[in-house]
Amino acid sequence: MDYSKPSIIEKKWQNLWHSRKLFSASKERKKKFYVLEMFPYPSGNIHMGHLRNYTIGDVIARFFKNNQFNVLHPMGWDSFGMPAENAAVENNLNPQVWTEKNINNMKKQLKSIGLSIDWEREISTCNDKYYKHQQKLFIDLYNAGLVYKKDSYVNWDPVDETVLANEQVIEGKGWRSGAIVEKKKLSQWFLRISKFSKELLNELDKLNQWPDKVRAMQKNWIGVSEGVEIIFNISEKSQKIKVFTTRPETIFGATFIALSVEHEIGSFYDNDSEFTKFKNLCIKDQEKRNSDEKFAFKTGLHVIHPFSKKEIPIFFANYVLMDYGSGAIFGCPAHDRRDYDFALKNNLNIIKVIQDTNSSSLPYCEIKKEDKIINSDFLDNLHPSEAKEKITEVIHKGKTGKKKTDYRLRDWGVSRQRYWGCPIPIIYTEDGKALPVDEKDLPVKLPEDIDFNTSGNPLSSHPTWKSTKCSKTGKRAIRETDTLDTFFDSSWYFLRFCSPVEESIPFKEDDTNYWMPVDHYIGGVEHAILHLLYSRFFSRALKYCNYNVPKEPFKKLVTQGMVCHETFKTADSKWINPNNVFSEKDKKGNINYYTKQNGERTLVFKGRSEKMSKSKKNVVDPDSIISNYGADTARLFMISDSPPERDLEWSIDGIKATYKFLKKIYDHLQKDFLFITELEPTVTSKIKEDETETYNLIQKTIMGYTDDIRDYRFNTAVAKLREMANHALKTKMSKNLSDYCWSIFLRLISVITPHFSDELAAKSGFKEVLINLKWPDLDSSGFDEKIVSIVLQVNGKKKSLVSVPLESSQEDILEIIRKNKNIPSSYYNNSKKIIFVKNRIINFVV
RNA sequence: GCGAGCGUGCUGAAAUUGGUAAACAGACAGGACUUAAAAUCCUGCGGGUGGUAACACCCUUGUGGGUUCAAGUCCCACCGCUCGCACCA
Repeated sequence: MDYSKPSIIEKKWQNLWHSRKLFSASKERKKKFYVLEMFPYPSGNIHMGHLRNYTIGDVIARFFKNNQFNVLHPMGWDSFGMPAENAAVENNLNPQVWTEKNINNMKKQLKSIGLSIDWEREISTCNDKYYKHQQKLFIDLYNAGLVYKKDSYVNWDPVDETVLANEQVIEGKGWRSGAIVEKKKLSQWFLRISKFSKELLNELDKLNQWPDKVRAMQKNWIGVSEGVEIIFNISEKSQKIKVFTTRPETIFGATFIALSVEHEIGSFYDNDSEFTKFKNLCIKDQEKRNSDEKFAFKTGLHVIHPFSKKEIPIFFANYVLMDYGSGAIFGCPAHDRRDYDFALKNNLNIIKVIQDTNSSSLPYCEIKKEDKIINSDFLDNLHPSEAKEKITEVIHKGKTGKKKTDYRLRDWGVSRQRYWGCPIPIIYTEDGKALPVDEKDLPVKLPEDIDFNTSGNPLSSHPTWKSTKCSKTGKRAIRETDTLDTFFDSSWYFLRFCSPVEESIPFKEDDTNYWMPVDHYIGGVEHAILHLLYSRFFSRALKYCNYNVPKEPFKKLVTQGMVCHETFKTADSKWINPNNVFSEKDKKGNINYYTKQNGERTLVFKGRSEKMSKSKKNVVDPDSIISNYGADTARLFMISDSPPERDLEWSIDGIKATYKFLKKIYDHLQKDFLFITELEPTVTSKIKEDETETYNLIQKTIMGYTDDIRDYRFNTAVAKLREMANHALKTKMSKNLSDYCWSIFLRLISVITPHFSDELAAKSGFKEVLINLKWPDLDSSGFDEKIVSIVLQVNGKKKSLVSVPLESSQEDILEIIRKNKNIPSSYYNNSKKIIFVKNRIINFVV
């Protein structure tokens, strides 16, 4: 069979691997290796991003398997979520049916890539065999005090009567109804992620195999600030106001107090229609967040400054957020941009307390070395940083406040008013008490007969599902109709893969002890915060509930870049599919692009390369590439063009060239070949002696390729392999050497092009599939007596190359140089100094 | 505004700890084969100067400085691009 229809060959091998269960994993004495790619949402079809993601993971999985690790490489489906429900509404399809159909199709597509996946461990989060355990975990978290219910503002669509996610609010309107979205206060379930803020932040340092970028993003997200909480007494009332600040040294510059409209002091104004109006205005304003305008509501109340003892006014202000600090600030307009704007607008006092040397204009928000505190009583003349220390101490001693560390990270709201999600296992008794569902009653299953034509959450509109009984009292009770955020589903799925069919418990300690943590985790950088932070939290939370799991679930993280493709637009800014664009050179040699519309030529313009997306009309379907060129071509191209973490530029020319490369080698090896699986030592020593150069090149390639693959430098790994292949194709070799060389080639490249390699290996006498073979041994003995060419420099500039035995000393090399008549003596005769680096350079400074 | 990253041929890119810049590819150009095209194979491919030539020499990693025998790599300043966060007190 020739290589014109690779997909036929590929199908054959996929079936064979599958029937021999080559990828099924079980606990063994061998060292384990758990490689995982982020599991997909079953949207219907895989896209290029998936292809790239899973190819990267598969290369690593196969590489470690060849290197004698016990590899776990599972796959599953993140199968709850909105698109299924939208499909239900739009096309009148049952979400379950829609999802299953998509899973079947995508599974078929994934199989056609030839991934080394243990499909016996497949899980799907919308399956009650999965979410039954998830409900148990929820209850564990609940009992441990890590779950609570509180009122919170959500995006509310008043027409559809449903909560919308932020991304479903387009220009302030509901994406489906077009109604203006309101902020509505709803009672919602929360996970106490903030309990772990400090740990989650500090232990980022331990994740030394994560990209710095992701760690930095998480650090910013958790957002620590060290400061002081100061207590102010209200003159007119008995209440106190707590204020958090990171700049306590500016306390003497405080000229007002600003509160969030949600602050408890607001309860004094519940019956004040002006205040209600103002509050709504602020909430609207915070929805949009597109202006810096400052609004004020004067309370008429005052606080007493703890040091100057002067009265300062209290305001409500739109720019103070309730969920950071204590929802109250002291305004220091001289040294804070926002307070300054607010003070100007409301004609408030501005007191400068930091003297900067350049006497620049206010607000002055920096801290420079030369700065001094002024107008601040006992802090005068101190440097701001000294003043900060002193005032913190004074506040602490005087009991007017305390040192405090605040985090930006907020608790995780997990309630969704949706049908297609995991039901929250809670019931409400008649007196309104929330109780967890009894474990023996799990799973709380979703009802199948559901009507999507009602407004609001279909689950709560269901006629009977809600009503249940309390298992303890037997009295009537109502089920929670909120379902869980799908990020909850993905926060522990990697644990379930360790015990995928276990019925009684979520996962077995034996299994997780052996397989966890995930050694390499591969996915898109878009999950840098949410999914990865939630998973890190979840592991800690489970540990807190006495599950024996590691705190950090992912040892090494690899974030792959996007798959990009060229884009074209017409003069009136319509996107045009690159497939429909033709190019032409004009007389000046410029390239013009045009497309054909209604038989007429229309000029189009090349834009920059962008992430493949339907809206930009630049997507390429992996299925068509695989069926035309083969999975191996697609895999090799995906791997070899750019390093994994960088964006990949899709190019059909690249695909064609990759296919050509494989075909060339396929045809070459087809002609005349008989491989040897293992070289006899006598044969090895003979080719080593007779054909040293090629033999050593092969060894060098094994070494370089192995290191490169291990470190995810796939592009340079492939370059090294191509160098060896090009050399082999144009060099006359003995039969033994040629067999050896190509057998090494096939085995090395098999992690990238497994079908191609197995096909050729089988044809030439390999008895075993390559995945079951040991990675090729390296014979570096030949490197020892090698001649190296070192660089001869004069004043650091390269002049020529000199061949010398490896490890030659400076004296030996000088001797060689002097004898060489092609090297002018002017290079070294007047040298003042010689810099010598063994095996690298010799540099004469003249 | 804060944080992070990046800038190398026409393009994707490569370059251990500072030590031969452009490996390996793509596009393009020329040639061979062919009636022709495709496929395949060969050659060239950062810029400049000198030479008929083989070749020699000089310049070149966003810009400008610096450290060093030696800088794509380290340091300082600037310009440009990308990403994340953002009224976070």
